[in-house]
Amino acid sequence: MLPAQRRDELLRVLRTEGRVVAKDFATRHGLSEDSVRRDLRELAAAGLAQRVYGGALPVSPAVVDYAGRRQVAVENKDRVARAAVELVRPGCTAILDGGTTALAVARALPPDLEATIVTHSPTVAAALAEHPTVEVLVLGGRLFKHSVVTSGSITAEAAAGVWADVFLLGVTGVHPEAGLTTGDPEEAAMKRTLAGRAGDTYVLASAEKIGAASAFRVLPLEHVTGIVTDVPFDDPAARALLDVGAPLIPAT
Amino acid sequence: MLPAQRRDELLRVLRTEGRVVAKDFATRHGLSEDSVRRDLRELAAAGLAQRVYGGALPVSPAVVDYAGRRQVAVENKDRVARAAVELVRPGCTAILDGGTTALAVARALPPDLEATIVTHSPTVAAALAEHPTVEVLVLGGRLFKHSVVTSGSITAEAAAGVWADVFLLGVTGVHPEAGLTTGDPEEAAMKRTLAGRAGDTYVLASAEKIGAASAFRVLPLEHVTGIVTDVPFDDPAARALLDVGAPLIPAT
DNA sequence: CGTACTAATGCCTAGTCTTGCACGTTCTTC
DNA sequence: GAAGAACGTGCAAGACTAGGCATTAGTACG
Repeated sequence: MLPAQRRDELLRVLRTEGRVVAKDFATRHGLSEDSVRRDLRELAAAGLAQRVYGGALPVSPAVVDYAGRRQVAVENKDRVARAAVELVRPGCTAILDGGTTALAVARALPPDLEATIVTHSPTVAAALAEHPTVEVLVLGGRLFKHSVVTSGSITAEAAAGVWADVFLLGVTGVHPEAGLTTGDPEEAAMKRTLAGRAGDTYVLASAEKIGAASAFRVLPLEHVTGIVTDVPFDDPAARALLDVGAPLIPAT
Repeated sequence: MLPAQRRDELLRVLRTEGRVVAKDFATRHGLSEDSVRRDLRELAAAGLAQRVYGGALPVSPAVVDYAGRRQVAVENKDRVARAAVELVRPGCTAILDGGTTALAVARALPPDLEATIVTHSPTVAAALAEHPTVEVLVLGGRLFKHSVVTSGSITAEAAAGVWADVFLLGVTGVHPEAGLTTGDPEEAAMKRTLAGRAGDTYVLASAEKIGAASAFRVLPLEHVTGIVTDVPFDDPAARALLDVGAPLIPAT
């Protein structure tokens, strides 16, 4: 078996079975354990696998599985998060919304990024405490239990003292007619306030949000600078959005 | 099953089921209880799980039901926390400091307690999101990475608008001469500010803090209403404190 | 066709990681 | 307060690993 072929096979097994046991793989394919281990080492060095004692695991297997959400959606959110990280330029000030996608963005920020992040989410703030070079400003106020963010007049007042370059906004629906929506009126108002405190507003919308709509409008599509999403552009819902001029940004 | 995979699986179960019972997990996956226990120990050491008698719980109590939490082994901080919970009367307003002991208090609050909790710790705020009947006010401001609390002028300003019945204060040292101390001057100032916003100030001090002193004074002992601690009263350090009139409160 | 070169491989060794077991201790329960 | 379950620790056996080294296979070039 060719070396390259062997590595492809390793990656395939890794994807389909979620793991590779060096010894078993060698036995099953009539290879020496040495070769398999060498391959695994190289795949790990290339960032394509995670080397562990006894074999290898996919790069980020269950680790991304946050709070027991559906794995699929989580992977989507991760993809969106990785793309959204690019929007936070070094030296800039960004407002980060609450929610799992925004949390994923916080975690995905480069460890050496020097920037100022403003957030009304205690969870996001706690996650950002891990980033030594990021300056974090927490917007205080009444804690809104459902989505674990502060909101209301105190928070709005605190936000009034802030001007940011970008706002990364999480919503529950992005719809061609309804625009950006979320499930709670107070939450919607808070997000609207934050959008007013930044130059550019980018929406974080994993595929399942595209074409969906909730009860309360946050903003019309025209007020948005970009919508970061991992939905394929030939998806009907995506097409409908593109038709009304929504600025979709693909998350590879 | 690979060791690394086993740990991932443990974390996954922890997140989805809210707990892991060592014996069951071992039986279900055909593993020795020893390995499972060892893994749990390591996960706990890494801060990814909370070790309890019989198994483990998630670090954040998000999915843990109250019944499951009763099994939690009573460690020092928990003992102090359980005693401190009594200080938060129904209907009152309490300021909760940052730190692990304060976090333990937040988690130990009765699920049906109706009270208002003010905090400058995002971590504590996130934990309190689980308490439907507790009104939570987050003090915003610059995030102080080391101890994961907000502090500084913005936070002080937000605190100025608050008046609470009690302040539960965490420190790193309670010393007969030095008084209450902590390792950072800004942190000390913040705690002092908060103490000025409440009628009574209670200190949360697990045994190892008693008799210890750090570089920066928060308050002299005279300004304190009570010091909740699990140290035995016949301990020399405790005696020294009692001798200077410190109001020690025993945590059973 | 032969030579020189590189890549790939298998084997060996020293060292690390994991595991199951034994033992004494701690915690829970009745 | 006694029995039993769960615990942590120490230890030795075995599995796994990285790196070195010699051999082989494959390739480029004269």
